[in-house]
Amino acid sequence: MIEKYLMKLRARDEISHEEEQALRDAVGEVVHYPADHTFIVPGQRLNFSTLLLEGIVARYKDLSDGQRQITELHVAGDFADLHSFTLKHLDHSVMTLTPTKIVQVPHEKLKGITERHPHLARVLWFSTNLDAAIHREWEVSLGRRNAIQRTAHIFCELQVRLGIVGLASEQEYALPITQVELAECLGLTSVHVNRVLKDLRERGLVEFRGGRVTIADLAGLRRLAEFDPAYLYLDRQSR
Amino acid sequence: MIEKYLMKLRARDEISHEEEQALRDAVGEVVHYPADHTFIVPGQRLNFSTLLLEGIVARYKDLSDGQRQITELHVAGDFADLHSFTLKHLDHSVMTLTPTKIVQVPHEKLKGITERHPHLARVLWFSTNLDAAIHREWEVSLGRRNAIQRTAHIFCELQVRLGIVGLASEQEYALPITQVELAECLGLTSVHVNRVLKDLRERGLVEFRGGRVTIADLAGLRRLAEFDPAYLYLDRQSR
DNA sequence: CGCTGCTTTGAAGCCCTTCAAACCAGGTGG
DNA sequence: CCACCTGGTTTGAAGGGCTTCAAAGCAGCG
Repeated sequence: MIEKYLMKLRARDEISHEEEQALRDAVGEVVHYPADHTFIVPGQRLNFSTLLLEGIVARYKDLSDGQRQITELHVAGDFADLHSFTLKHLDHSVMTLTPTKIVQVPHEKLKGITERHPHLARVLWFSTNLDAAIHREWEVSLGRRNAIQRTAHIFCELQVRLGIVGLASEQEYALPITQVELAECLGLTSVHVNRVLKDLRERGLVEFRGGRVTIADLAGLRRLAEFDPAYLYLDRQSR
Repeated sequence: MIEKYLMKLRARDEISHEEEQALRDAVGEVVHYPADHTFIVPGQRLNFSTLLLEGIVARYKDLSDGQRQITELHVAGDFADLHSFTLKHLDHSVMTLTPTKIVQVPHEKLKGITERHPHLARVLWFSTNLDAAIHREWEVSLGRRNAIQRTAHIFCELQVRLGIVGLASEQEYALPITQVELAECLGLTSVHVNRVLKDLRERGLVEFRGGRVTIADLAGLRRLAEFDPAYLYLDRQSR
């Protein structure tokens, strides 16, 4: 059930059988959410965190004029809101972009892990710091990269992140979100994203169509985006 | 010595005397850095974290064409790189913007805290999650706010953050950084930042001059920026 | 007193937005 | 079975916010 999460952790550190068992003991039962379902709103008191088994989830913030910024995308094997364990309530919303399968992990259980499994606690801490690293890279994209680089960059990031959990090859992966949602990640209008996608397609780099990303030239795409996966911390370390 | 850090923590949770002592035991001796000094570069193996006692520090990423994006500013009482404890090396650089006084906290000591002081460990974990919340708010600024709102927003944020450690009033605070550095935070050119600052001054909201921020109309500034300090998690909670 | 780093201002141009409308595929109901 | 609706995609035209390029102004300092 939490296999993908373990894949993700084990790409970065060694997880003992005892720790694995502690994690398995921590998860509740499987819950299904439909697409376009906001399941966490800002300020809501939270006493569990949400581990994604299947589907795509977005963290986002709304502005008063109806604009929206997605601050991170989550895929299978990610905690969508592990940070709520220490924050207690969130400063942003969390919604599904596709039909989604999750398990809830009570904060009581996480607290127990911090008391009895300090190494595992550090690994969980690490995974929230990894989210922050992704935030930083998105800040760079939003602040300094132009539209086409920004778009290329997110396709590169998701190729790696989905690859870790076996959901992407070097040629393609499923990304069943709309151009509007992509625009909300990229700080662009959906109109412009549409034009950029056309450009990327005509350059023979990548195609985004029918909820799939088809990569014609991964090296070229990475070169255009100046993509360096270092911020995803794929090196195995003892945390 | 670590008074400002304790102020910051105690604005968010209760810290026992024993925990305070554990923190005091963890810090090394005081080190002084000059301004414009990069003291952490990406990939560098780190075995201590840096707690800021005085000065302004920036986390930033460089792009190949010489552009730079600052992803977060740090002030007295902040850890500039507590996340390096679990990450082991960083995906970004860290530099001083002003002359700076710091103490180093060995990761060995932090590890001991995770083993012997689980609550304090959760508080430290919280403070890295707070950094991530700041990253998210900057993503919103960079992605969706226009130049004047973005600029107003950062002035509001720093007023609150410096206020927590007693370094800002509602009317003013020291911010001895250049317009170029401000532009690197805001994802703008320094030329445009200069024009925006003029606009803010002429609107009677805020003045940035000689390394000081003078706030003429805090309410108006916050209204313009649509500033909501919820993302700074100033509510006291048991973590 | 001239250098240096930073700020300020002007003019021109471009990247992306805004506004508007057409297109297209899939699902529903008459 | 087709007409209709709906959500999403695509394209065009015009405009604006910010950048780029260039140069002058200004304060602090050796």
